Amino acid sequence: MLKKLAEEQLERLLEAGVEEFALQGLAGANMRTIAERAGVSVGALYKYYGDKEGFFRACLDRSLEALDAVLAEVIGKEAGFREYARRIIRALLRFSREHAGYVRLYCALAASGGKDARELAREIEGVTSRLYAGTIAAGQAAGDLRRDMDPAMLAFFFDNLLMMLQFTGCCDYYRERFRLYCGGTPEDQEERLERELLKFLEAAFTFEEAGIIHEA
Amino acid sequence: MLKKLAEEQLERLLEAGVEEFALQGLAGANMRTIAERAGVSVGALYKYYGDKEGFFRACLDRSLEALDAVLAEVIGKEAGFREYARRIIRALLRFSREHAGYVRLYCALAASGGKDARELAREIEGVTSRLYAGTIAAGQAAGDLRRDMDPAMLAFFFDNLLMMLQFTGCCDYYRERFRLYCGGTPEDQEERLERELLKFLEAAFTFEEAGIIHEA
DNA sequence: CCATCTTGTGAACAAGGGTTCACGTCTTGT
DNA sequence: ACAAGACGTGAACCCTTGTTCACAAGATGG
Repeated sequence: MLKKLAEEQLERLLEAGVEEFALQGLAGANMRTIAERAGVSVGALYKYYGDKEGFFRACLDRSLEALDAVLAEVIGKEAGFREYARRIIRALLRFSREHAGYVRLYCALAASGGKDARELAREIEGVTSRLYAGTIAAGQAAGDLRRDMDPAMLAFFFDNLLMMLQFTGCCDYYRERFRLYCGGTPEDQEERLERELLKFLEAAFTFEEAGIIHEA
Repeated sequence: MLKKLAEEQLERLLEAGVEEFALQGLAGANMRTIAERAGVSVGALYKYYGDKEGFFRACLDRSLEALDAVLAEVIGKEAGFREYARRIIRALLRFSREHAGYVRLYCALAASGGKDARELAREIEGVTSRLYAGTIAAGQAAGDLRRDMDPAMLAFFFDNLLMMLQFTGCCDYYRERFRLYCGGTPEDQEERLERELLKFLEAAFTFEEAGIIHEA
């Protein structure tokens, strides 16, 4: 059996694929380049994944698994909003550091149009949207969070900031943009970024017309 | 002179180019399709713009001009932060409505990597970053805005939310995402979106440890 | 150790698309 | 109205790239 050898080369194929698709897009990615970078022949690549589309799907699935794994370690544990937000921010920062290629792929896909993009949105955001909206609604009920805003909207803005946080860590455009606004690279400023984002979020979430509800 | 005829067809070329590049990316865009959609021969397209790269650059410049025009009508007029934010949000919502193709192109470019993306970031965000940071610092000095946060970071998060606002209006993935979080389309919910975002921003910007600074 | 089967290889094939250029058509100047 | 020039046209060229397949190399079973 050559399977033993192929096992780790399949890893490398997916890794190379994620990087290539993220950098060049689905149309721009080159199957020969991917195979070469993984040290595998194009023939083998096609044997395992059928065609470009199928291989792309495999790369995507791999990325989604990694994201799920990160989210899984955050959800479940009960905590106040502030602690909860801090955990998510930390987890996403780590994800950006360890799986930059996945985030770049995610960013590229979100930018592409068509029905595929919409389906992808349902697949990825469906989970988090319910998760966030539920947690926020609970926080409102408990009196930790402001009640004068729609929990759906709060969740939406929350995720907006988190998406941008991810892109900021991994994608060239967003990294340069961070440098323009704040100076330095996102890596070097990770602590500052986490601290200030938390302050920003706390204010946005606990403010109320009548006064501040400072959490327990 | 055929120039008279070509003049309005050049418009259509750029328009078609923006749409195609935004939808398919630089690599995926098809020059034949663009020419056809504009009712012009490929030959003419190449006569005017040299090659794909040059034509792409022209499409991009056209988009940037449109963005500058929108920003120009917002800056200059002095106003408190709340009024200022409202103006920008309104302007960007209108921009999204009228120039969806430009926003999609912008989104696609931001997702692409490499040196081009970094240069683009400096070109686009350089202006707004100074603009926002300056306005916010002034607001802090005047006592309208919280002083316990770095104005650069405040400006950064502000722009993060505005970028996402734009994408939400124009790009398939982000539109679907909005639907998941909030229900309905961004167009139908424009008022709600504007109102809630303003509330969110106001809280995030005017909160302070010691209490709320309610603007004059 | 040989026959057979499984799996990997990369040259070759075919389609797609960026780019060119010989030609036709329209404008201009006289 | 005609010659000269400018401009638009789109078929053809050629390179890139997704995909296949005849062959080679290694594994398996006896």
